Amino acid sequence: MDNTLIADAFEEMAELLELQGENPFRVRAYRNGAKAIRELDESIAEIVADGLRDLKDVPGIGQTLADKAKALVETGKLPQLEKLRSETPPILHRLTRIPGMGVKKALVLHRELGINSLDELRKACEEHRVRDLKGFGAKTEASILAGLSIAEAASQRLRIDQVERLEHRLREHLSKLPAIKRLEFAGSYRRGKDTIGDLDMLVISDDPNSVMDRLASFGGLVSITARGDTKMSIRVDDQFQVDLRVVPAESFGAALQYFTGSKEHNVAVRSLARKQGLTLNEYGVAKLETPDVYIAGASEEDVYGALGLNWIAPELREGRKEISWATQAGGAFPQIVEQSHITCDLHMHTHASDGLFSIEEMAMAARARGLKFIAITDHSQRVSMARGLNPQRVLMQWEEIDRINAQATDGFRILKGIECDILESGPMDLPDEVLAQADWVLGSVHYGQKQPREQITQRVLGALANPHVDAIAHPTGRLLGQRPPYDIDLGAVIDSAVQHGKALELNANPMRLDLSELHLIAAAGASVPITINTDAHSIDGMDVMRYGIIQARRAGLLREQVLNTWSLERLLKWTQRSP
DNA sequence: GCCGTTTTCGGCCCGACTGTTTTCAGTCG
Repeated sequence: MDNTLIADAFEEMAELLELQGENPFRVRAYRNGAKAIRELDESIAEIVADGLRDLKDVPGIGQTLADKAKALVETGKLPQLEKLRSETPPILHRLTRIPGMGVKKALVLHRELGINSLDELRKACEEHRVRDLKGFGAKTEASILAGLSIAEAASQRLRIDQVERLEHRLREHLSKLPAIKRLEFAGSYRRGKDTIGDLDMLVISDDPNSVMDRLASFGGLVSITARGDTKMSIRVDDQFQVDLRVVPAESFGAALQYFTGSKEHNVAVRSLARKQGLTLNEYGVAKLETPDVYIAGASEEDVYGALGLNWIAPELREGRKEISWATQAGGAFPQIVEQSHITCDLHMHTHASDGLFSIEEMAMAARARGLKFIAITDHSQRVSMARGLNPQRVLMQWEEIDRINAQATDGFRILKGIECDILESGPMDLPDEVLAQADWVLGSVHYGQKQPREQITQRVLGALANPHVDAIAHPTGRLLGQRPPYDIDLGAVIDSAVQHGKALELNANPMRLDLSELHLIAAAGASVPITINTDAHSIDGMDVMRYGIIQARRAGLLREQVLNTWSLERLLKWTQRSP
């Protein structure tokens, strides 16, 4: 039983308890426990098996959760969870997904009107049976009807690159209003999540009304769902929600901190404030005895500083280890990887396979982006649709690379690479004697993605055991919003990468961003080097590196752990794998 | 349900907005 399964069970307990209207703090305890276990870098099963260790030593796990985790490890079952499942009508969860509908209202609808499906709810609204319930009214009834349509039309979360385009449109529209002194985007978008549920905007202005009027005239606006003195919510194309908050300059840092989140980070920061006799809200930091007198708030640095913390990069604000990192005396914050550390891009295609440009054109583009070296990694022959290279063509390409390198006068180096398929039956798509001549070999699964877990895992383990393979590209194959990851045992892949001294890729393409953040945490915890690559098929394709960096930062990857920050000499030495 | 450099009991982050209410509950972030 791995940690994920235990965490999932606790998460579901939290969800079901919440739907039963349980004490919110009890719900949160299960949620915190789930998060603690999901992000723990050692195995719960091993701690249970070790007679000298105690699960209660894991922060967030007390006696009850320790017992339940132990039961899960030893029996694979959690009777309380099964009981809760049987007691909780599935409709409650669906009802709470309607905007404006929480657990309390959902429970009333189910208990008083016997609502068991969204169709029944629509009918009840249309027959005006909802407005007579206590706490409901005609407006609530109408907003539920509207919410039902939104829930049906709402697209799922947007990818970070899609939200980036929306940001640019909003910026363009709002920047024309002089009353706006400053505009920042916050929320999970600023934290750099791979997908985003809604977009938060923060504005400094003395004239909130004119800002809201301006937003109301945004071309992509579909509806205004709320508008108060300082806050406004709209929906844009595909019912995606955008929230606006207008604040005075002296509160901007506190508001930005608050609206950047995450919720877990904010809870942790505010708890810390309480322990120091302080209180923090979106207007600033104040002493508990004089809550109206703010001692910090204009900048995020001031806010964190008032609590004795270093400023924390938004990508790290997930309620993991960032608070303890920021508490370290003397500013000993670990050096998280950043774009300026990147020396190379080790996954890209040319027009020899399915890319659009030549080797030289890709190399020039990489130079222009400040890189010191790249690897050309076209597809191997199995990927016939992309005109994958057979042994003869790949050897010719490598001769060409040798010629280009020989002519280079600026020290820029092109590595002879290949994105070699791991065939459905297991072996690599090119013979060992060919792979042996490469500087850099990526192993990739493109076919047989629906194979059972055991089979697909064994294919990748086989590739990692091949002495010529250096890294596994996009190790789970997911395409965000389009294709789920293959069913692969990433834990086994990570163990094998450790055993054979191999790397795993974080593919920077915003469609992929694979490894996921939690997989990255697990891999880095096991000391597997991560290689962040663009998988560029064109010159513009190289610009996606930043998404990969953001995701790596979210996982707290240090400069050292990212192979693309290394020098050419160090990388080549590493690929030799000599002791 | 968790947790303790005030506490082993009684807290647990905090505020805006809406709608249904005449002072507040529910929802959201």
